Amino acid sequence: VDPHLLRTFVAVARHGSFSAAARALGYTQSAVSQHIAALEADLRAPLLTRRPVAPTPAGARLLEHAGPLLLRLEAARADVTRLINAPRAARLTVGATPLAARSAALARALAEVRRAHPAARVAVRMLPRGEVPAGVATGRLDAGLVDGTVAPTDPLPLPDVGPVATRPLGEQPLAVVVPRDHPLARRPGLRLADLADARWLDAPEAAVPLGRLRAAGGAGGPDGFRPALRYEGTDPEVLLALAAAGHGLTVLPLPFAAGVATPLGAAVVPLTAPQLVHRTELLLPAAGPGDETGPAGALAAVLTAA
Amino acid sequence: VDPHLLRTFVAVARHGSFSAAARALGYTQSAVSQHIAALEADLRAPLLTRRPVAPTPAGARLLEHAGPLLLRLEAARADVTRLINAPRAARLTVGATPLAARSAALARALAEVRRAHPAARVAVRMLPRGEVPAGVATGRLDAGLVDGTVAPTDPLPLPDVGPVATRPLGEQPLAVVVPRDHPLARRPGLRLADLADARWLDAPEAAVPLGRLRAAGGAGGPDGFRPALRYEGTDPEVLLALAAAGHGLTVLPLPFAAGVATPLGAAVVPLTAPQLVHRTELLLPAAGPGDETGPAGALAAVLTAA
DNA sequence: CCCGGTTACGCTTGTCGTAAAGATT
DNA sequence: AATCTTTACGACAAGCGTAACCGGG
Repeated sequence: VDPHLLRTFVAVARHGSFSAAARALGYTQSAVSQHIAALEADLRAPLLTRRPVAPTPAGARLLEHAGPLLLRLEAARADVTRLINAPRAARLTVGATPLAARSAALARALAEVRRAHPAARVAVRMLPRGEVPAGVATGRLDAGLVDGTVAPTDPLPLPDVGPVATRPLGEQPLAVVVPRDHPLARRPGLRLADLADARWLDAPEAAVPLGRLRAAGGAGGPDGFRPALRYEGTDPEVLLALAAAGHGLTVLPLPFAAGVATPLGAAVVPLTAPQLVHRTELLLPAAGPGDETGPAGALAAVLTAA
Repeated sequence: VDPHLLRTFVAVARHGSFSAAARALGYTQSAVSQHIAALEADLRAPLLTRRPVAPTPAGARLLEHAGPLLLRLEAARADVTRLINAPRAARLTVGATPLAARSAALARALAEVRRAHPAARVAVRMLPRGEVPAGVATGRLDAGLVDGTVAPTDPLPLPDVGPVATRPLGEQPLAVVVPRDHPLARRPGLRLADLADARWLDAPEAAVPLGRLRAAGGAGGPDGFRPALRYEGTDPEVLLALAAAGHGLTVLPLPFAAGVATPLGAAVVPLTAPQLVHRTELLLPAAGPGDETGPAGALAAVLTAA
């Protein structure tokens, strides 16, 4: 399982074609063909069907491994390189998940950084949850903000792409968003277990994923929290509008939901049990001790102080 | 960052010698030297000091990446191979952490498996927590039992070494173990926040790690839950004896602690807040759907039914 | 017959082992 | 001086590209 072969394998699978992958990688079709043949010989199994080019079951399984594997490889390389050329250019790129990017702390911290480092090129990049840790580990981001729903005592479950430092930035209570005229809208609070039979908005990128609710909801078993409509976007306001229109329930951080719910015709009911919080965490490349210099260090210092 | 080079790099770092690593890997010293030189040229940084042979800071950082990286590689290989040669030999090797191995469910399930598959070689291997997921992913284990302390709603945080399936097996309340004559021994229950200033047993392999308590304890900040004595073993009974002798407090699953505390002179006080549970989970290689055949499938079926 | 993947073959490059040289205690 | 790492060099294999060869629409 030579990483080079793996790289061309994923390229072929992505492009659905040997020749396209070859172009993308700067190889000849022949080389790509040889790579795939070598992989298949190594694992003693066909990984792709030709004509049309598509992964076999074994190939699909290998693909699941390939992504994280290549990511970790890149992260290792980037991490050591970063340790060597310690003082980097005066630029700061921060990645953030949609909800985390709305954090007031981030805006304040960025202002502080720009004041302290006027020459620094500061950029904020909005990314899906999975890509923020990857970006920080591979050095494409200097820092990341991720949010997630967990019990108050537990750390955010992040895909481990290598040694990264995390610092909690803040926790917010959660709320269920329902249409204004919904029978539950007037309740003072709701328990997740009572909502297992409702129809939900499935929005893994914009809100708390249904699987998470199912795991936390207790009652309802594996059949609870059925999705009614799937929203694949990342904008929580769109999601809230969908909830207001009656397409299903959703769970969002209470302060955010309360801020925009009323004009959209939605009601916001605090989630009282089980006790879950929406936490935002700062992700930094795990640097040596005392590496609090430059824009990234300043950002960390400001955010942590808040 | 060729995995082969990485492999010899970790071997050299482990053995503290080029020649010893060469012997262990079946290479000549010369080849090992060339490997290290190639790695250092690739990353443009010295990774090892020679004479004595020890990792430089950059090398140490690379070592942190190397282990998980090589593990994932092996896991990918093993996982695809397992998918190819689906029906494996009639043997079942189960790995378990010390506390999980004591689970009555495991003993019962093993009895069931041995009845249903009398010819199968069944083995149980006690392993430190970190090695069970690795063993399952790399195919050295057919199944694993891990335990950990989390909030009731959250999954166990496991190092992700690839796609593995987890199933919760059972949850137990936690208890603080104190000497019988300790002032807290007569309390009906204890809150973690009240215990931040006490002295604790630091036993990451045998009990709930102190870092976990610190994160969950809220009060006390980063200075709470100071370790008084470190126990690096894995036997929870030894730990309980240490707690009884007044070397420090510790947190263990209540049913286990209650079972052995009294004869050892310890008192067991339920932990009432924050709400944490000790959960045991079954780990299985993420197989295709309907792969419930053979001893491993039987074990999973029995354990899950319980 | 055309498009796309495979196979054959030669060349370059990389990798390992042997052996001599260099460095450090 | 002894031990351990590095360097030099030759043999061999691996990897890529060119080009010829299939196999399906």
